[in-house]
Amino acid sequence: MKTLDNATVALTIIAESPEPVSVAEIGKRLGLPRSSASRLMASLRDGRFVEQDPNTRRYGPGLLAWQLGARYRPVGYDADLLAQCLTSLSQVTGFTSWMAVLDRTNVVLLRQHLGRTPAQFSVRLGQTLPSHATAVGKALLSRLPDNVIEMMFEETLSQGTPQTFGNRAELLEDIRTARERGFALSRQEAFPGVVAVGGAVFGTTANFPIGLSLSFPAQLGEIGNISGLLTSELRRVGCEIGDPFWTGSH
Amino acid sequence: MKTLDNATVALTIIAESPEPVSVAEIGKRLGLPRSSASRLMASLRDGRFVEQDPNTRRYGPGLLAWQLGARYRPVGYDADLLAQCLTSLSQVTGFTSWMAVLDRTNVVLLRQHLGRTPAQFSVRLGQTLPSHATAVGKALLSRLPDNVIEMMFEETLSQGTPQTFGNRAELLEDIRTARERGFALSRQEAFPGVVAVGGAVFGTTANFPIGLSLSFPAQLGEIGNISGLLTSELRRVGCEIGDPFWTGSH
DNA sequence: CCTATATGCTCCACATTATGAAACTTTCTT
DNA sequence: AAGAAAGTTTCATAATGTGGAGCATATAGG
Repeated sequence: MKTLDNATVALTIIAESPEPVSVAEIGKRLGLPRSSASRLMASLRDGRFVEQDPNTRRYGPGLLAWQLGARYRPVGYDADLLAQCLTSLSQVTGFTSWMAVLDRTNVVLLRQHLGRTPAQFSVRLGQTLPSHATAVGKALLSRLPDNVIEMMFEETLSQGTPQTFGNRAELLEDIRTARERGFALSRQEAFPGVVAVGGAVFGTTANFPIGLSLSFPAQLGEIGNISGLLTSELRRVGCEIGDPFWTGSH
Repeated sequence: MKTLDNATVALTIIAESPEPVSVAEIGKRLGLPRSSASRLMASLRDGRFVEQDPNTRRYGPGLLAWQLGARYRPVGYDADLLAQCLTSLSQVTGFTSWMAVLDRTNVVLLRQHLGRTPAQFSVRLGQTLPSHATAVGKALLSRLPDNVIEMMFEETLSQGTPQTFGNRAELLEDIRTARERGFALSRQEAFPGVVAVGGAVFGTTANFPIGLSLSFPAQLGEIGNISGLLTSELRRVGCEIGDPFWTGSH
C-alpha cells in the first residue's frame, strides 16, 4: 500500500515538526517529485489529516488527526489511575515526571508533569526518544523477553551523550539489572546533567506496558529515596491492574 | 487518491466510535470486500494510524494519530488565552462551556469545561454536531458571508429536536440576528431541555473563526446575564487578537 | 523595473499498484 | 464436533498513482 506508506512518512514529518511544512520539504524527505508530493498533501488535506495555511501554503496537523488522537487510549489501562500516579510523583518529589509507551525502539511521551525545581526540565509531548538511552525506555524494554529485545536492536546503538550505551550487550545487561531491581536508571544517557529513574506496569488486559519516570539534576544523590517512591507507586498501580510483576515477588 | 479516501472514511469511523471497530464493519461502511478492508486496515496499522487489539482483532486510534493530534492548533490562535476564557466562563456561571470549530456544516468540540450545576451536561470531546442546531455552530456561521452559508447547506436541514430549524431560510434569518447581537442562541435545538448561547472570535492571522458557548437548563431565564458575560469575554479576547468584529461596533 | 530562481499545482501517456473473487485459516456459535 | 462467521493471503486483472513537461505565482537580486 505505497500511497499509505508515503502518507505515513509525510504525516510523521509533520508530527515531528514544530512549524508547518512545505510541499518541497515533504518531497525531498520522501524522494518524490514535487508533483507527487503536492498531490499527496492535497489529498491528505481533503481528508483533513492536515491543514494548509492559505498564506504560506504549508501544512500542519488537521482536525481528523486531532479527533482520532483524542480517542487514543493505551488499550486496557485506566487513564485516571495513571494520571493520578503521575501527578502524585511530581508533587511529592518536585521533579518532572513522564508517562510513555514503546514505539519500536523508541519511547513516545504521552504525558508530562512539570516539577517545582528552579531548573525546569521538559520536552514536547509526543516527542520520540531512543528507548535505550532513557530510564522509561529501559524500564519498558525490561518487560519484554531478551530475545525480542535482541531482534529489535542492532549490535551498535546510536550515541546520544558520552554516557549512552554503545552496544546491545551492555544494554541487555542493564535491562537485566532493571528487571531485578524493579526500576531502570538513566545516568545522563539521554540529556547531559539529567538523571532519571523509570518503571513500568503491564496490565493483564493490556497488550503493551506503560512506563513512568522521574527526572532530576545529576548533582542530587537521592536516587535511593526517589526509586523507592517510584516502585511503591508502581506496585500500588500494578496490583490494581493485576500486573504479575508487581503482585509477585517485587 | 482512492486509497487515501478510503483511509479517511475508515479513520473517521474509528474516530467516531467509542469502541474498537472490526474489519467487517469497516468493509460494510466502505462498501469494500473483506479482503480489501483487511488490507487497508493492516496498512493503517503498520503506519500506526490505528492499533489492533491482538485479542479481538478490532481497531482503535494509534500512536501516530495521537502524536499528530497533540500538535493540532487552530492556526493563529493563542491556546492559553482561549483556554483561560473557557475556564472563566464556566467558573463564573457554573455552566458547561465549549470551545469548537467549524468542519464543513458541522462543529467539532475542541475543549469542554464542566459546570457545577447538579445536572451535568457533557458530550465527548472531538464529537461532531450539526452547526445549524447549536449555538456555537450558528455563531461560527455568522462569521461567514451569507452566500457561502447558502452554498454549504441544502434547502432543507436535518431535524434534531422539534425546535431545530427545518430549512435554510430560517437558519439564515437566525444567523443574521446573531450577527447583529454578537451572539447566537440555541433553544433546545440540539438537545431537549438545553439552551445555549454561543459566540465566536476570528483572529486577523487566523484562517477560520473559533467559537465558545455556554449551555444551561431551559428552565432558567438568565439568558440576558449569560449572553452579556459571554460577549464581554469575547470582546476582551477579540480585541487582544485584533478581531475587527469586536474591536469595531460590538 | 525586469530578470532569475524557487515553489506549488495541473495534465496526460504509461506502468506500477491496488483490487476482489476464491481459497485458506482462525475464531466463535450451536 | 460440526457449522458459521470473521480475518487474512493469493494472484490475474484493471484501475490508479506516477513523474516529466508546462504553467502560474512568489520571492530575490541587480
